Amino acid sequence: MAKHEKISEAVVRRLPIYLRYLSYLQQVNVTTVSSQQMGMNLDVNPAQIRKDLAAFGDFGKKGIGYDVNYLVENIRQILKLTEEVRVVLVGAGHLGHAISNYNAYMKDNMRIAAIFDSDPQKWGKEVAGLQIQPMEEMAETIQAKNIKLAIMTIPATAAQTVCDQLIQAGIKGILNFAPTTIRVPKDVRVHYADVTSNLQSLAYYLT
Amino acid sequence: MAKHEKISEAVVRRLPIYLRYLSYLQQVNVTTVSSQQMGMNLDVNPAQIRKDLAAFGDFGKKGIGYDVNYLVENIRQILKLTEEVRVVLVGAGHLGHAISNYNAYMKDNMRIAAIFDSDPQKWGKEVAGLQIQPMEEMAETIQAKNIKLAIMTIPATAAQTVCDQLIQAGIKGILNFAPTTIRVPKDVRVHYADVTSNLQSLAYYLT
DNA sequence: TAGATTGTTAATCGATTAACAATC
DNA sequence: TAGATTGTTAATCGATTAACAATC
Repeated sequence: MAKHEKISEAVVRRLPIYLRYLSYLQQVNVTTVSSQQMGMNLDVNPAQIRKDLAAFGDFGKKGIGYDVNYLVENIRQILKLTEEVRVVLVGAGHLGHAISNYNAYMKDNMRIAAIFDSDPQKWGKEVAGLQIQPMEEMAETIQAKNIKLAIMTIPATAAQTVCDQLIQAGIKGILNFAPTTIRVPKDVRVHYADVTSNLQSLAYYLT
Repeated sequence: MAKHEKISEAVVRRLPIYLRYLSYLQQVNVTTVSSQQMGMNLDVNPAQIRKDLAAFGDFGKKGIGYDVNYLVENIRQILKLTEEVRVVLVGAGHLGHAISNYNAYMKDNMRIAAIFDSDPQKWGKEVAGLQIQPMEEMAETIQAKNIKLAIMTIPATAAQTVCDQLIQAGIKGILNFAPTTIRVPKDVRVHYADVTSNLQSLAYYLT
């Protein structure tokens, strides 16, 4: 595969969407799909889909389309989901609980492998089969379990400090639900998932 | 204001980020800010910030910068947050609860004004001061309370049906947490907030 | 005045889409 | 073979950044 073009962030954001639809097709026993059919269902231009996929290899057959199983396998590989991806969650509040219990990740080879909170009252309590641990154990656990991804569901005031600790411990990607921008080194990626900002930009389009 | 250029989605996504930082500056009694200082703190190019803001009006003073209060007021207006924006939430599961209780919206003039769920067991139960209502009452409530925005925290299987009902009832913007693409008319906006897709695209960047 | 910073233009960069030869 | 659909090139479109005159 790998044609070593540079892959844009926009492409990487679409790959999971493709994967999701293709997994659905597997479930309903569809074995072949065209870029046109995918485009229709995902609201993406078919040429876009072909270009996105072609950047990683020649997965399709001219005149036929794409083999669903083969494509699923390849996108999984591209997204590094072929072996279990462990994720740490920081902040066992309402949102943290909700995300921990929503274990739809599992089927995609992602798993929350540790949960931390600063509140002593919560330590030892079980969430989704894991005991909430004190922040003090964070670095050690992350290194011991070789965790590279983190989800932060903590207040904005704590975000930068916690983020610094996570990076110190070896985290390379953060999904940040805290309503604040965080500064990170170039080799660490942050995706923002703040609900308020997301809603506010929706409000712009009203009337 | 309004120089009737077409405003890109990227700009609209940044406005809430600007607003958040400016609100923070208000809290710490900073009255003036430059595009450079904002850029440093938000990781956005200062020219970008100036261009974004200039699209809506001349908010700054050459040689001085931007008056924080004045800018907050104007961005609020641009984002239509000057009067209360009511939001409906569909799906009172873990995630729905978490989002309802996380009422940081309030200070930004947004408020969850009704909550619906299909499970009869949940009807009448209180969440964040609201009683969970049956889906059957959705259209009526949305129209009665003149609600234009919706948050969907429901399973993927129900997403398209619920989304159709919401649009039928007059909803114009949807924040969709369900892990599926939904089809909507051109005048309705959807923002996607699925945790799994977001995490999966992060995984791509590992090693 | 000198220094700072905006608003805006022009240059660059990147992403999307259309079109079509290649080929199953 | 005829029809369908890919992979890819070229054209278009849009977004970001640099640079600087205007001016506080």
